[in-house]
Parts: sequence; C-alpha cells; structure tokens
Amino acid sequence: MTGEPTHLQALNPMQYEAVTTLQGPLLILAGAGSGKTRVLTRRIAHLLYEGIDPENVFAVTFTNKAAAEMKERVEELVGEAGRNVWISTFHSACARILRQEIEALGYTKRFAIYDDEDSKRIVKEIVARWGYDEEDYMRPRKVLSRIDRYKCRMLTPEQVVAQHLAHTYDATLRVWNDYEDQLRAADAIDFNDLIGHTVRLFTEHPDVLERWRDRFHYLLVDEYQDTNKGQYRLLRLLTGARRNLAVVGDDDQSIYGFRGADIENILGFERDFPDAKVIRLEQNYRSTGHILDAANQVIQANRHRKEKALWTAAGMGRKVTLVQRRDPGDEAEWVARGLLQLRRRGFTWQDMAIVYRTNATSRIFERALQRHRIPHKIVGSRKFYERREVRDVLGYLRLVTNPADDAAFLRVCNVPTRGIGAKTLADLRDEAAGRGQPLLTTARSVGTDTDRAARALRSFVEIIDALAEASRTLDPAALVERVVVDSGYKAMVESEGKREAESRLANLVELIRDARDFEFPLEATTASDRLRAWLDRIALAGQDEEIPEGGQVTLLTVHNAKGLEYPVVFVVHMLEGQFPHERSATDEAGVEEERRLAYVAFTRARKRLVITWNREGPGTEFFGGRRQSGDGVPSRFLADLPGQAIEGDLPDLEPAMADSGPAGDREELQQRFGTFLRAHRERRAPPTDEALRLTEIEDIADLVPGRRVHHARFGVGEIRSLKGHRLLVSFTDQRVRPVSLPTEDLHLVED
DNA sequence: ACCGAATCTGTTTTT
DNA sequence: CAGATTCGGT
Repeated sequence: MTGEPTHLQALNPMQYEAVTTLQGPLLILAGAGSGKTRVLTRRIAHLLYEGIDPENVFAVTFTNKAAAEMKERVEELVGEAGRNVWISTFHSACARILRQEIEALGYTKRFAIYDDEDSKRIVKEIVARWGYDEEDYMRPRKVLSRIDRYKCRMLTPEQVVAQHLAHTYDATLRVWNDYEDQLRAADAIDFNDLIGHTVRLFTEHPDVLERWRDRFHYLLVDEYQDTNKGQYRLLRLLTGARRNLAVVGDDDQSIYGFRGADIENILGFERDFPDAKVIRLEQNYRSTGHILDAANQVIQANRHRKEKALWTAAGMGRKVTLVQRRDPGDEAEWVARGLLQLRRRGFTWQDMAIVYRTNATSRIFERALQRHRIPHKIVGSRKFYERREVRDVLGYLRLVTNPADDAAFLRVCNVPTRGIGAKTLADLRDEAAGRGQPLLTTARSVGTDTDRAARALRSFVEIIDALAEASRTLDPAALVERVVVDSGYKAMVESEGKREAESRLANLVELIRDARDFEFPLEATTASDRLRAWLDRIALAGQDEEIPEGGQVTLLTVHNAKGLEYPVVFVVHMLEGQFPHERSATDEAGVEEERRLAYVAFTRARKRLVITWNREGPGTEFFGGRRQSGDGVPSRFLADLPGQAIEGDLPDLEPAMADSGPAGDREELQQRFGTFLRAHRERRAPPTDEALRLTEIEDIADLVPGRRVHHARFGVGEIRSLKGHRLLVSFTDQRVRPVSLPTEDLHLVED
C-alpha cells in the first residue's frame, strides 16, 4: 500500500478502521498496548488530511502529560497545522471556556480556581463555625472528601438527600451549602466546578452552547473509561447533532473510581448511541507473550468486565520473574542490584522503571538506588508547585488577580508575620461576613488608624495595592520578582537557617524562570491576562511537565504509570494490604479496581516484568521511622498468575520454601498459595457472631465510653464517645469509625 | 496578641 | 518525618 499517505501506513485493519471512520459516534475498545495513541494521533492527522479545519478538532486527554505528548506526535505527523487543534485535558479546556464565558453564571472573568488546600481552608472554617470541630467524622479533610465525591458525580445536596446517600441532618450537607456560598462570594470555583459549571453554562445558556458546538465539529476522547458523570454530560452537550464523538477506552484500565470515574460511561455508550460503531483493538504490540499471559490471567478474575483477550504476535519472551526477600531493605537492595545487572546486559537506565501502589513506597527504593549511585527520578512525588514558598508567592499573585480570593488572603496575609493574628482575623472575618464583602476590601476600611490590628491589616492592603498596580504593566516573571521582594518574603526566607533558605530561594528563582518560559496563549494580550493564564496553567498542571530526559530510572505509582511503557518494569511491594490496598479492598468493587491496577502495572512492561515483595511487610517508614505493622503476605493477585509464565520464587509462608528456589511442581505450589491466602483472609476476618454473646441495644444510656460493642461490618469495638446521634467506636483493627444512630448493625457484647 | 518550642497526629490512588 | 496544633513565655 505505497499509495497511502504516511499517516495511514503501518496500521492493522482494525486500527485503519478506527483512523478512517470519521463520521458519527465511535467507540474504540483499545486494550493495553494496542496502539491507541497511534490511532488517536493518526485519526487527527486523517481529519486534517480530509480537509477539516484544525480549529474544529478537539481532543481530550486526562493528564497534561498525555496532552503534551499527543500534541507533539500530531505535529510530527502534520506539521504546523497541528498547533491549531485543541488538545487538552477536560479541566484545562473548561478553564479556558469559563475564562471567556463565566459571566453568564454570575462570576467575573477574574474568578479564582481553588485547589484542594484552599477548599480545605474554607471547609475548616465552616466546620469550626458550626462547632463540629470536635468530631472525627467532621474533620475538614473528611468532610471535603465527601463533598468532593458528591460533586464529581454531579450531585446537589438535594439529590444526595433524595437518593438516600445521606440524611437531611447529616452535617456534611450544611457545611457543603455554606461552602458553595463562600466560593461564590469569593468569586472562586473549585476543581469539580471546572467541569460542573461548564455543564451548567451549556445547559442554561443554549446560545453559548451553540457557539461552542460550532467550534468543535469533531471530538476525540482518550482514556474514556476514566470519565465521570460531568465529563460525560459535557461530551454529550458538545457533541450535539453532529454526533462526531470518538472515544477510546479500556474498561480493564479504569483505575480512577475514587475520583468518580464511571465505568457505566463505557458500558452505556452503545445504549446512548445505538448506531455507534464499535471497534476492538486486541492485538498488543507492547509486551512479550509471558507478560501478556500473566496480565490477562490476573484481569480475567474480575467479574465485571467486557470479555476480551489481548494477544501478541511477538514471541513468548522471558517469563515473569517473582522475587521474595526477607524484609523491605532486602527487597529494595535486590531491585537495585537487578537494575545494575540489567544495565550490564544492555538496557539503559531510562529503559527501566520501578512501579508501586503508594507514593510512600518510593522512599526505601530511592535510598537503595542512591546507595548504588543509580541515576533516577521520582515522578509526581512532592511537586514543585506544592512547595510552601511557591504557593505563598502564588497566593500573593492570586490575590492581586482577584481581590475577592479569600483563601489567598488567608494564606498570605501574615506571611511573613506582620502582626495579623488569629483574633484579628476572626474579627475581620465576622466583619466581612456581615458586610458581605471580601476580606481584602474589609481590611481596607476596618477599625481606626490608631488600632494596632487595623494598622497591621492596612499595611498588608497597601502591599497588595502596590502589587496590583505593578501587575497592570509588568510581565508575570518580573511581577513574581516584585512580590518576592516587596512582600518581605525574601527577607523572611533569608533570615532563616542557611540550608533551608538556599533551597527555598532556589525554588523561587525557578518559579520566575517558569513564568519567563511559559508559552502564553495568543489571546492573552494584556499583562493581567498573561498573569491569569500562567496562574491557570499552574493550578491545573503544576509546573513539572518534565520530559523524561534520558539516563534515569523512573520511580512512579501505578496511577502515574498509566499510558506509559518501559522495556523493564519492577512492580514492587506486591503485598496484601498494599496491593490490593487495605483501604480499597473492603468490598468487591474495590478489589476489582485494585486488580485493574495490577493489570495496568503489569502491562507497562515490554520485555521484562519482575514482581517483588518481602516477608516482613511494607517498607513504608511510617511515623518516627517505625514501620507499618503487618506480616508480609504476598498479594492475592499472585495466586492468579499462570504457573508456566513465571520463574523465580513462589509465594509461600515457609522461608525454607522460598529459599529452595523454583523446584517442584509449580501447579501444586500455586494451589498451596491459594490455600494459604484463604486461610490468611479468614484469620483476618472479624470474629464471628457465634463466638460472642450479643444483645440488642435497648437504651441509649448503655452506650457509655468503654462499652464493648459489635458492628455488623467492622466487628468488635469499644465506644470512645457519643455525640448527638453519632457514636465513635474504636475497632479491633485499630481504626476509629463513626457509627450513626439509630442502626441495626450495632449490638452490645455481653461478657 | 505574637512567637517559638513542645506535642500531637496522620499516607491510597490525583485531574 | 513533617505539618498542624497547643502551650508557655514575652
């Protein structure tokens, strides 16, 4: 087929179909490593080749990294024209749309985007105001995460009640209502609102929707299995009558359930678009046979999935290596040596990755690599823009951009300290709430000139005013510099310890450089537009889009590894409690998501997959250098690995067995492992009711602290406190859980 | 009312 | 370990 244009060459028939079917709804079920990125980029190329205006094409991804990569590959294919295709994340796209259109919703174009920390700050204050701050159930972090879970499913407080997801008297709802009020008053929206408000904008303002529909004639969505309700509605709205919506996804790789990703969106696509064309990409071009077998076998244990099986034309390759060590230190040491050895065999550092379930795991492996001088980099640990000094400086800028941004005000008004204490702030907040004004405005006119607190506030206001003035002409980079000096921040940092100061100042210099290097969108012409565009980018992405420069081993979580591939992958800490994580493995759906995570982890590997664990447990240095409890029980997912695809150690409790190497009948050992796991699970299970004498609770007066009780789900526990209708019980698994009354799940334990 | 030191407490995953 | 909170001294 030499007559074909390059973008249609080297595609298998299914891929070809997916690239060239341009009209109408299209669902591409793309297994891991089946070339979906290739299909997406080629499809964009083909659209342009067919004469579609690049401006009319909109491709959505989930991470900025993925967007950047896709952009790059599209430009490689089509050159300059690729620059005009909208390729971005849902969140960035919505931010951009809202910056132009939000006035229709009663916000100003200056609106702030609150991050997690800002939201938490607001929630915390509300919780305190209601006097809920004594309760475990009402800890700001927890309240916010409940609100978050509702919001990402596009629910309103009323719907939550109507659907019996919470009681009308659940304090969460009260806090939530106040939270929404405060956001509006601060001319701010949170992360979920980026999607939610855009949906609202389009629903309530058909004229606006019409304009954007006219803009995007062709929609492409990557990682479709990760879309949530709001994102799905957004897509449906934008698609309109043209219905040129092409989505690519894999239900087996849905790993963002906790963020509201709704697997229904994949399963229901054909229902919503009955005429949708469905294309399956099942040929895997990434991994060798044994690796693929292992991954397939593991995922097939899930009940809720679309049946499919990846296959490869490549050879079987190496078997999957299992390695059991005595303790976490050994495990990390073994991996480090393994890296060295593979390097001697011709792999480069950037060919190799260490993949784990939780961020905390990275530390012990990082140390091992340091010991051996192995160059490495950790993806997404503490991000640059999350450093305190960076966020502080950004706080000033946000306040300059949007005087109503109370979260920013609270963050920076006393950094460096200028005599604005808790009392001053509390008074200011009351006053501001009374007047219905932002804190900054209120601070301008509160108290008298002789009042010490008022003077302190006013000196802060003056700094902000001066910066605001400067912001009208200065470019972001210069403005950052101005902030650092004029706010007194630099002086503050310099007066600190030497070591500290050095790195913090370096971070600020880095921030200035980032502002200088930022590619401003063309429509941002004024200084303040440019500042806002830069701040938006940071809010949505953070700054480190660090392209994996060569020469380093990559350490990353499974979530961060999605979409990536490496010739050699070490999946470490393959332990019960860790992988599946104990906080997820509480019900079947949770375990299934964890299993998908394992599937994602395994399918990152091209040629070599090494799975390790140790017999002591997680090497996460929890608090104070002491390690998390737990006997190292190998992950239950290992029991699903096909015997003929693995080599090396076998999961077993007996140390002698592990040391004896790969002898004996693997089938039989496999079975024993299964038996062992079952036994282990039973041992961990809450004590059965028969062993205890339980009686009904007849009087609330019986529920005194110290009383032993039994809960249907959590087992035996001891009452800690009783507040209103909420009981705090510390259970035998060391966790304290709230129990709402009345409930039939709870009984008294008679001794 | 502020500040630094002592004390407490918490990690699952992230746009 | 590190951030948040509380406490005691100014």
